[in-house]
Amino acid sequence: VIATRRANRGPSAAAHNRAALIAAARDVFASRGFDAPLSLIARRAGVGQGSLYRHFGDRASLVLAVFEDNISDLEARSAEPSTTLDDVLADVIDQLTASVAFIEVINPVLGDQRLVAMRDRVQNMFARKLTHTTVGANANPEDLMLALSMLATLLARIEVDSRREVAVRAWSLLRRGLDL
Amino acid sequence: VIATRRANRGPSAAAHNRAALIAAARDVFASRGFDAPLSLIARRAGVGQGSLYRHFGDRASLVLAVFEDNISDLEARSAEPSTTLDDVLADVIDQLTASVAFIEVINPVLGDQRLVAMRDRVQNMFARKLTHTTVGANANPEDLMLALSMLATLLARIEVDSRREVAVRAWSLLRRGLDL
Amino acid sequence: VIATRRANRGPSAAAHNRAALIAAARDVFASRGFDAPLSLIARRAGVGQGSLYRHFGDRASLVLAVFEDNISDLEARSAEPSTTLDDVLADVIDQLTASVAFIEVINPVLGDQRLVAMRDRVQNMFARKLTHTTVGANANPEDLMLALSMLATLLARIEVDSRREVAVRAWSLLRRGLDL
Amino acid sequence: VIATRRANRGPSAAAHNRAALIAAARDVFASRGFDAPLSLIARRAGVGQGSLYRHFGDRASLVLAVFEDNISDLEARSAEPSTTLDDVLADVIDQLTASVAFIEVINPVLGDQRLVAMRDRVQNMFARKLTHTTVGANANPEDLMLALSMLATLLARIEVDSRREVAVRAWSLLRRGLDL
DNA sequence: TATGAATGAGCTTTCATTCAT
DNA sequence: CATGAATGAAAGCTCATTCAT
Repeated sequence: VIATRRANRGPSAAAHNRAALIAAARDVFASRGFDAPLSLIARRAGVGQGSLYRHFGDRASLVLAVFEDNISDLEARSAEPSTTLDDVLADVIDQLTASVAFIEVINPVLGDQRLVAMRDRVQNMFARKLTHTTVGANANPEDLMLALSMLATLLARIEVDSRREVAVRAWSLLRRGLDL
Repeated sequence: VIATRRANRGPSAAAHNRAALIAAARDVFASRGFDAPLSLIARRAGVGQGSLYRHFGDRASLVLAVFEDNISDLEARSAEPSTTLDDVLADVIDQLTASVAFIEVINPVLGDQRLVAMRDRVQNMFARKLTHTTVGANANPEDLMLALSMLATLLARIEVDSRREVAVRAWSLLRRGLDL
Repeated sequence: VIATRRANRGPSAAAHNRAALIAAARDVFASRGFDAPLSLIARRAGVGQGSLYRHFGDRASLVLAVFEDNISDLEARSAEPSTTLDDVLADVIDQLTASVAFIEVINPVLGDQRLVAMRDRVQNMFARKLTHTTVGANANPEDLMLALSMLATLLARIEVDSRREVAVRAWSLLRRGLDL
Repeated sequence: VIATRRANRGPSAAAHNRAALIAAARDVFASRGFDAPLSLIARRAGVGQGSLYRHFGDRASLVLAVFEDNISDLEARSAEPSTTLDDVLADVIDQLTASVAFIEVINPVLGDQRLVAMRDRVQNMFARKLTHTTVGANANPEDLMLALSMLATLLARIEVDSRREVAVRAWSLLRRGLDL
């Protein structure tokens, strides 16, 4: 059995590899969830196992890299006065629907501090928006995150194809409960 | 040195083994979740791995057997006129809190038809109860199951110790959303 | 690539496998030392990786199994009145020369309590023998074990072929130092 | 986002890099032992892996470079008439205690000829000193090296914290055996 | 029919060594 | 010449599933 060894494309491949890893991770996390095998991600990215570990020392680093941009975009959009709370929620729910691993950002289960920090960014974003919005007396950012956690864990359980539809139905229920 | 092998107690042991497996599975699913190793269940039951497979060809059959009794009890209690919808819900939520594997009954993800049928029994139970209860206009059994699914998936994600507390908080939110 | 899967020889192979694993471990530990890859031992024994782990849950269990008989023999022989301290020492040095992993028994570095207990058996064996032997004032079991540790670690470092010769030379030096 | 790559400082950096590698190797060998990852040494030195390989084609070359200075110092001090054999021994034992990798000099196990040559320098140093010292009839440089080898291998096996203490105890035993 | 051992695939992680730039 | 990323071969460990007895 002669397996042709992949050519060492040299350091210039670094940026490309990193991007490929993030792209692959995005796909794999989206479809298979946060616990997907890292080896699959490396394989999909067409990159050696070792390179994955070089770029991302652990699973959390990879999730972080995958979602960092999304979170920043979210914050930027949320900061604009014309953006309503509902707009922001819609964005977050889009994320949840697109990638079930996003749950790890909403409700981190690993102890990782960076993920917790990211979660806090999201919660704070909601907190700020809530102060500028007329909502029911019960509305608060903690319950909002709780509701999103439930939505996320549910979506993670079901087929990709039905996620959007279920998300709409579930969110309308949660929305009512949140007193928004 | 050869460890003495447990005696083959023959066919007469079948019923006993089956019961032991169910009991063990109940424990193991409760503590280690639905994905617990089957080998652990067999070991806990004091039964060979092969016997587990003979009695329960797959994981779903085991879940089914584990919860069959619980569902029957639930139905019986729900059928009594003195039992309110809230009583039934409290029972179900207790199940969810006690064993996160119960999610497979509320929201089956394995393709297994028997689990789907069981899910339908639960939903029908709620449907019957709802017709005899004064609730908001939006209340319906489908959303009720959806809400319980979300609660269940959330509970499955968190530490055992905090489940009860989170269940209370989350259910109060969901309840409001359900228009009960 | 079609790798013929090894036939499942069934439970009757258990005793044989266990013996094969111990034999393989004895060889591999002897030549490559205590840190030898367990996968190599499984391969040499012609046994699946999982079987190795079933029989011996960790490295220490394997070492223990490998040396248990040797230690018992040692003790038995030492208990006979006609056996001199020098006889016992010669036996132990033979072990050290034959298998460099024996160091883990003389001077356990893993925390494993069973190995520590085995070490104690050896030391006690020497302690008993020393009380019945006329030796110099400085002779004591602790230093004896220390000396054997040094001998063992040295032997572990050198080629198999020269072990016997070096053992003789080193022991004569240590012997003088021990005041025997 | 591309991490800025350290500038290639060109050939003029060669000497500096070499020195940094030796210093790093000294530290790393001392703390993590002779088998420490080379990548760690390069990182500590702030130097590329490739440069490490350019300067030191293999592990032996690195050990050689690390201890070259120490050996020279040792020889110089030993050559002074006022230095006793015990002084030299104390120096060597200090080395062994400080860096367990020094064993590769006392008792080279890699085939490397340069290490063997270095070993011979140490042995010759002792030989010369022995001729000017009044010692027991059995004292000879070969056994001296053997004793030091044993001490070194033992120290390499134990916790850093207990090395000094064990070294004292073991050396007193060996010293007696050496007839010094 | 029960038993429990056997099997190996699959995942994680670490490092020595190579090589494009 | 330096750089540091790329590569994949180990090695450890776990479990679902099969199968001889």
